[in-house]
Amino acid sequence: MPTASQPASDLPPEKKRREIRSRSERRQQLIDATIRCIAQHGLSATTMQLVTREAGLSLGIANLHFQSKENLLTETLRHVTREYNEGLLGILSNEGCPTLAATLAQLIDFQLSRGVTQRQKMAVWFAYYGEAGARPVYQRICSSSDRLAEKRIETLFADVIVEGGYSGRNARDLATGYLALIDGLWLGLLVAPRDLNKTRAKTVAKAYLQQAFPKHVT
Amino acid sequence: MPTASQPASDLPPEKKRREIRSRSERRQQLIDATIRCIAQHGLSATTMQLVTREAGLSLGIANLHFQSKENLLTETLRHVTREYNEGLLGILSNEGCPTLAATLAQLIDFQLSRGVTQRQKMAVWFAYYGEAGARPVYQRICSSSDRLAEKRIETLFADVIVEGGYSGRNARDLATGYLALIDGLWLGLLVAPRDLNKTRAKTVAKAYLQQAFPKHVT
DNA sequence: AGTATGAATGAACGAACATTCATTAATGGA
DNA sequence: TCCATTAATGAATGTTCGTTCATTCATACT
Repeated sequence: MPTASQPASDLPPEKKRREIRSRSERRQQLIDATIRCIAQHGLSATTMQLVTREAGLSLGIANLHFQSKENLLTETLRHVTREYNEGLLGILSNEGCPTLAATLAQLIDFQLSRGVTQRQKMAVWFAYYGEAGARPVYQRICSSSDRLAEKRIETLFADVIVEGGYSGRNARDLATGYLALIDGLWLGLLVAPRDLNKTRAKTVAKAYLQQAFPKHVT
Repeated sequence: MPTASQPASDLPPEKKRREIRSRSERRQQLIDATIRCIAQHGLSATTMQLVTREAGLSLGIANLHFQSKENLLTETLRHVTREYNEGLLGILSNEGCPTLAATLAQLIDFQLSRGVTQRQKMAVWFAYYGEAGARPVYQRICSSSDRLAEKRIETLFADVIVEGGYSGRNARDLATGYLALIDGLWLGLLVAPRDLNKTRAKTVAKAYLQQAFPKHVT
């Protein structure tokens, strides 16, 4: 399949038609292209040339809307992080979820189901995590919203513990463990897709919650 | 502590004394420097200049011993991977471990205890994981030894299940979950060291094993 | 229709990069 | 002691990158 930007014919330079769009539209377009580039080529091979070509735009446009590459990268991470966390918090605010058990099921489903899109997002996450040790900016973007999600899940687990009358369980440790487990499973899906697929990852995650809350997970 | 390569005084060019070492010695020296650079500056900011300066050597030496930067990077990943897996397999071969319970305890200790050194290694792991989606070479280096370790842990868990007479447990899923949990905890230690320290990580990991094998973990 | 506005373009630029290789000097054998 | 060998050096090279900005042109307003 040829790349969209490559003209099928060869010789004619074929002047590109210039299209004018709003600022927010272009920003989104560039962020989406950045995500695809990082997923496909890795963070270190993601150049402005590659991103703008992927977006079907010219080289200068990224600096017009994002000032610098650094800024485009942080905004991309911010976007992916926000999108994920909004989805997560949507579930954890348990509207439309009659029971705690249903919320738990939805949680796993959300974190381990979505299709190809989510795989691209995973690649982005870990690309930035890899640099996070050296770049405090990336740490801050991730950890601020992560902390909120962890608190919410801790609250959910605490509710489940009360409802189920489970003893000897620590909601905070279980929440930390659950989120670490999900991160680890994502990593497995990304690095060793041959050994771990989404179905099995879901089974493993379910087993964790079932050990912790046997009455709430089937 | 000043870097070895930085002369304390300023003006005199101070010709560097040339020291000749064996090939393996130089290779190790360069790999160690690469690890420190990746941990401190990230993979994308790790240049040959930086690595060779960190090693206290000249610019050309890396290409003499590793042919290319690419090769130095893969050899570095291979080294870290091998070192970790040898330590892990040493424990899993359960020599000097009288009981299965003791082996489990040693396992957690090994994976979550070591000091600063291990933190540098963690940074290296995740730096490469971040690029693994785009670089099959990295995937292969990691996953081949990972698979072996997972098999061994599965066997250990199976033994524990038999010994404890635990029912309704799947050794394979528990092994996958345990390793994912450890990966996730490492990620947490790296990205959010404020929220997660080694002591708590160990508590969380222990809680996982305790849920699974209550008689074997205290 | 004519004009003003600023979004979009891409050639050009300098900085930074990996890699090369002529040169230097340490080592071990004659 | 002298020489052959080869590890080590670092200035030089060619390439690639992010960024700039003069120019072009789609759009909205008069």
